[in-house]
Order: sequence, then structure tokens, then C-alpha cells
Amino acid sequence: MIFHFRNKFPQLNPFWDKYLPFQKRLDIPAKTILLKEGKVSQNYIFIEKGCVRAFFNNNGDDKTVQFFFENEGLTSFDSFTNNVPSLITIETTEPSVIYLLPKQYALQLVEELTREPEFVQLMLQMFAQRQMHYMNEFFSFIRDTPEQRYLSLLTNRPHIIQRVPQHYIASYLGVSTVHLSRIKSKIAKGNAHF
Amino acid sequence: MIFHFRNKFPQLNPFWDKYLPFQKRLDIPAKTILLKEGKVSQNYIFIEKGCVRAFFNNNGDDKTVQFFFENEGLTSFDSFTNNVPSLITIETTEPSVIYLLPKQYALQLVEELTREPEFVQLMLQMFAQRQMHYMNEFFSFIRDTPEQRYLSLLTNRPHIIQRVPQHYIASYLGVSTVHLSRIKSKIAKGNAHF
DNA sequence: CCGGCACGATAACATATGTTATCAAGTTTA
DNA sequence: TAAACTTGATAACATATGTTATCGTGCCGG
Repeated sequence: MIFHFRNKFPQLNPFWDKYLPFQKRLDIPAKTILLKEGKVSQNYIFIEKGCVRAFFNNNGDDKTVQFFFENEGLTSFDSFTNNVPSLITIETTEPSVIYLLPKQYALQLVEELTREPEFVQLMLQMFAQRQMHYMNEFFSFIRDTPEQRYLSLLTNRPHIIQRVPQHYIASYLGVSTVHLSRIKSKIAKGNAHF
Repeated sequence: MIFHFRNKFPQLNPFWDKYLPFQKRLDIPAKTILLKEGKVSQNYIFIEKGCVRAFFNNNGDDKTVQFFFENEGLTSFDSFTNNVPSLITIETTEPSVIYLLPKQYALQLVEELTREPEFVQLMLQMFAQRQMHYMNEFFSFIRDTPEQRYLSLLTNRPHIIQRVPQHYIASYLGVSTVHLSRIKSKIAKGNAHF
């Protein structure tokens, strides 16, 4: 659903920089919605400072899909590409500084890359990498218990746990806030060697 | 993890046909393994007749990721692209007729497409479509109960339920075979209006 | 400074799902 | 054809997870 390339593929930065003048800078508080479920995505979003989360609503119940931090970019991929209503909402979880690149320019940028054969392979790689990411998330969801997923977050992406309110973490792990509390207290007991 | 384009994008068929001579035809029984977890994928797989499933093993426990049928193609995307051990096993669930296109030719085919700008957009679309597919699978896993997922299979892809042994369905839905039986009997009771 | 709200912990109970065991009906194979 | 295996249903019990309610703490805005 989401792709980002800034700093992932430095070779592309010159192309990116060329479009800097078309970007709009936003300095916004927490809980600001950048794209609402059901609306058509009009921008590519780049995070200079702060954190946003992507989630969808299932009868009143938030399901967080992914967190994004400094120097990451994203968009609602299907909505952006196919002009359909977005399945997800994108909102800040902290006060943030965001750059928006309007769709027309983002598409123009992609089209420019398309004409340079040496970059096409790179773009394919980019997509492969994204696909791999979602595959891994999916596999982890299938394979691991919520406790394992929490422990994996703790060791592999501790910044998420440090910066994001716990109920979002629960929604990301696919459990209730109550159960996440249980998991944490269980782990704490396990580590309680005096 | 997997991509396939035959018949999805008829414009590409001429390219595909050009590589027909390099394909190897296999006429194989059920439960034949085409790619084993841990091995590096060496072929693009196209199904003329039959059914294969992709799964991974989690301490003795099969987790089915996807089913493929006639006129669909697949490969273990990461393994194929990055020459790393495959995360998944691919095996037939029925006697099948399979065509294998060795990796070198498949890559050559992709490279040819890369040089035709009008096809690059198509390839990107192809990837977007694949990504969308996995996203939807992922969302469904997060959002829906196993019962809802089973009902959705029943209405949207009944051929899967008809052709595939039930324990593979259970493994695909993410529940035990016992629980799938329970779900089925619960549904049957609900529909039992004499 | 106070009142409300966001955040998190915990208990008690309800429900969903896994595990193990048993049985029965096909199907395949020696 | 008999034995072995595959497939599926069901019961009984164990565990995981959700739901609701209550409490405490800290923060933020009037």
C-alpha cells in the first residue's frame, strides 16, 4: 500500500530534489489526519520530523497497519495509483513536520525514472523490497503469537514501543489493549530475577 | 512473493510465447514439491493443469499462503530475485501439468520488457496489482474472523473449497482442522431451515 | 488550581481457538 | 483383497484472547 524511497536509494535523490520546490511544508500537531479512509490520495507524504501511522477502521475498531518515522515517505498506494478511495487513514501520532508532494508531480517523477532504463531495474527492486516487507509482516502475523510479535518489536524496533502510545501498539499487534498489558506483565514477571 | 502475468496482461503474451521453447513440461502427481523451503528458486512456474499451494513450515505446522490453479504462474519472489533461500515450499495438491521457465530466461524476458518504456508502466501496474493482492490478504487476516474468511472463500472463490483438501483450507485460514470443522458445522446449522 | 481526558494496569467473566483422542468412511497400495 | 493411509467429524478439556468495569496517574486547558 505504501512505498518510499528517499534515502533508501540515494541514487534517486537528485530526481527527488528536483521536485522539492513543489512540496508543501506542514507543521502540524498530533492526531492530524493527512488522508482519510474513503478519500482519494492526492499527495506523496514525506516525514521530516515526527511519526504517523496508517490504519483502517473496522466497526469502530482501529487496526494499525504500519508506523512511519523521520525520513520515511508513504502514500496510500492503491488510492494514489488507481484514483480509488483509500482503504486506510493516515494520521500523525506526534507533532510532526511533513512535506506533501502533489500527485501530479510525483507521477511525473516516476515517469521520468521510467525513461531511464538503468533506473527501471532500481524501481523494480524498490517494489520488490516493499512487497517483501509486506510479505514478512503477513508471515509474522500468521506464524507468531502476539507475545512473540511484541518481543520482536522490542528487540528489532524498540523506537516504536518507546514513541508510540500503547493502544496503537496493541492495535498494530492485533490484540486488545488489555491483552497487551497482560503480555507486558507476563514478560516482566519472567524477567524478574532479584 | 509471487507474481504472474500470463493472461492477466495479454499485451505481454508475445513476449511470453517467444520463450516457450525454453520451457520444460512436467506431468507430475499430487504432492510433488516444485521448490523446497531453504532452496534457491531456479524457475518460473506456470500451471497448465492442476493446483499448487505455497506454504511455509512453522515447527512441524504447515501454514498455507496461497493456492494457484490453471493458467496462473508463480515463483518464490524473493528467492528468485535475490538468490536467497526460499521462505516457502511450492507443491502440487493434485496431479498437474506444469511448465518451468529457467530463471536466466525469465530474467532475460523481464530485461527485454524493461527496454520498452510502454511496458515498464505495465510492469509497475503488475507489481502494484500483486502488492494490492497481498495487502488485501493481510487486511482480511487482521480484520476478519476465521468464520468470515471461510464464508468469503465460499462466495468469492468456491473452486478452492471444492478442489483443495480441507486441512489445507484450515491451514490457509489460519485455524486448526478441528476448528474449521466446527465452523462448517456451525454454518450448516445456521442454514438448516427445513 | 481544578476538572476532564488520555493512558495504562488489573480483575472477573465470556468466548474463541488449540490439543488430543476417537471414530468412520473413502482411497491407495502392496 | 487386506492393510495402511488420507480425509473429515466430533467430544472433552486446556489455553488464549476479548469485553466490561474499575482504578490510578499524569497532563492539559479553562
